[in-house]
Amino acid sequence: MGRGKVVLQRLENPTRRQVTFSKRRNGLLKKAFELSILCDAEVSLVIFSPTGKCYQFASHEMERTVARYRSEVCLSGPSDPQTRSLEVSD
Amino acid sequence: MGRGKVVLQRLENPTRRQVTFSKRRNGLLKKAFELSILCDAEVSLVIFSPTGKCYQFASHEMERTVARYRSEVCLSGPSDPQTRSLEVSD
DNA sequence: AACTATTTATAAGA
DNA sequence: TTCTTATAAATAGTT
Repeated sequence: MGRGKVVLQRLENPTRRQVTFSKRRNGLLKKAFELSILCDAEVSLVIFSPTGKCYQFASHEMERTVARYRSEVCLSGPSDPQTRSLEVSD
Repeated sequence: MGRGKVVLQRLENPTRRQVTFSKRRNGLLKKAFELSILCDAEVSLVIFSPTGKCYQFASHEMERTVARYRSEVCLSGPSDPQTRSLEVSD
């Protein structure tokens, strides 16, 4: 989504990393919000920047979602090849 | 991002909601993963589908991130008008 | 922080 | 539900 393809590796240039973090962080928070509304899902997202600043979105109370997470076996996302084969459709 | 603009409200059609959940859930997990790699960020994401199925991504150990979250004052995302004015660039 | 060229995500449809 | 396609949305590089 931009003028060049994204290579999935740490951005070494501090300025670029910072700018990219700011843009993508906002995009991620927005999409988490949209998913919760559109699909009536319970979503909890916490992000710490490399400099330690914290951002979060929680469709429900964060502690509730985290507690629920602890009590269940969760599936990992498509980024995790280890569990990809275990995924079930939902 | 598709053949029609998205109206931000709960999708009432069960089939559409389910399909959208599946697609967007994967997209969100992917982007959370990318943010953690590209920007060296600590990200924790938990998603529960309306039917109760759990999905998660954590760049670091989930409990560690959650504990860190508890100990800090976090900023909310752009979706939260209440705290938008408090946002600082990072 | 704004601006566009492009890539990427995804809404519909098959 | 998995694949395809048209289009909306996100965002990389630039100013």
